[in-house]
Amino acid sequence: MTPDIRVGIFHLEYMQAEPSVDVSPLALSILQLLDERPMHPYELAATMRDRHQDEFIRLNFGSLYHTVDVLERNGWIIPAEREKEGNRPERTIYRLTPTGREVLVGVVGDIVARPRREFPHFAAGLMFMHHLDAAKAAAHLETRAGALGATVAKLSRILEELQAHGLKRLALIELEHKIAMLEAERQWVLKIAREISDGQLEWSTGMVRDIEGLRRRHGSSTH
Amino acid sequence: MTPDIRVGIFHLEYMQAEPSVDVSPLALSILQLLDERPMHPYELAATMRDRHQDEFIRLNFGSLYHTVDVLERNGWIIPAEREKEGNRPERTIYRLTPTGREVLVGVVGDIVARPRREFPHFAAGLMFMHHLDAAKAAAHLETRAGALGATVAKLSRILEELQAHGLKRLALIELEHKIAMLEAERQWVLKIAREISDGQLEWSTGMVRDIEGLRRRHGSSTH
DNA sequence: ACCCTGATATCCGGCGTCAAGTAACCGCCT
DNA sequence: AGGCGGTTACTTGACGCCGGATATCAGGGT
Repeated sequence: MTPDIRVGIFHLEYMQAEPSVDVSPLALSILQLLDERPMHPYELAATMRDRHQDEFIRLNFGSLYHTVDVLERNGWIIPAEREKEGNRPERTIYRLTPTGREVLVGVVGDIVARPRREFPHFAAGLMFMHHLDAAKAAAHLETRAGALGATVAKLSRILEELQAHGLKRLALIELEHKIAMLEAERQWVLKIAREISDGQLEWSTGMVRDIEGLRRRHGSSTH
Repeated sequence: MTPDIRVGIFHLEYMQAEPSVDVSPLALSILQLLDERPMHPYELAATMRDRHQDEFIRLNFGSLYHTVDVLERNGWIIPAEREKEGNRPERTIYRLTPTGREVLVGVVGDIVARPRREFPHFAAGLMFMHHLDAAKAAAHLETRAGALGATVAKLSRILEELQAHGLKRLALIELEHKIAMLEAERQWVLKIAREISDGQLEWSTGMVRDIEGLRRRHGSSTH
């Protein structure tokens, strides 16, 4: 639908009416860091860790180096320098290209603006919760609520600490978000646990599904 | 840490103090369906679609067949029958083994009880939001809130409809959950958008980060 | 002299995604 | 009745990404 041109390995987005982003968070982070200053991959990883970014972005060396490659192939970044220190492996320092910078901003906007379909494990778990008996289910939910609570507490502590260190709210917004979402889930879980315990949520192990009145595919891909 | 035994390709969990689940939602769903009755892979897929499970579980044929293979290798399921109809490809009907059933229940419990680390794209987006200017950011957030609202509306309609069809709450709990989470995010996004618009969330494009007072690795893997 | 940790990169196997490929079936048109 | 276009049944294969493990060297500590 969106017209785009392929020039060799380059894949230029042209007239991006639909940004059609398919840039992984990791890639985004790389772009972002290289926008600050040129670095070599290992340094990227180290920096991400220092800034706690790996709390929100899946990071490991395998995919890091791979992603860097891909970004280079796309022309978003280019090797600026290769240096060798002692007998260590030679390292390549990359820097952002102008195109890369555009992509960065575009992608950020897009990710923020449009929700994408995610598939959290918990949803799947819920879907099959009726395989447990009511008591167990309630207990498990309470366990979860506890874990959630612990994480919330911990992240809140970190948040305060960082604020005390002078970090601006804008720099910590993703932490705020995570805390809020975790807390929301916790509330919900707790509510359901209660409803199970006091019998308000009617339980029936086994086949609860199948009333064949569910037509399929009303067209649009939800969210 | 958890002692477990490997017998050939089998990997038995032994004294599962730490269930250490690594069963994908898709696998779970397969187990679940085969617990109802034996089926062949394509039928599994069809059933999942009929029940709207693919709204919560990533489903495509490639991984379906692969996952079935793996489950068979693990001994959770076994081929019960192979049949050929006309000139169609021969199909293999699988059924659940007793071990498989145990795994199913165990895994469900585990998934429900312990939160796992997820990496939603949006968090990453937020982390780099300062690359946008304030007005754009606010606008994008409002767009997102709109989309979220639409999805919530749509899912709510579906929920009511299914309830009207006589489905029990327990059978629809994952829908309830999704709606609640979406709504929570929507609220949060809206709040932040407002705070940006009225200047309450102080904006400063570019380097907001780096106060080198963030120590690394306090040990435990958060959530 | 030894060991542990950090720096730096690569490799390999598994899992997921996409899309192709073949057959049967259904309906309609003529 | 014949034929042909579309949808459904059913599986396989190629390929790319991801994550974990591993190799190598440097340097500091005991």
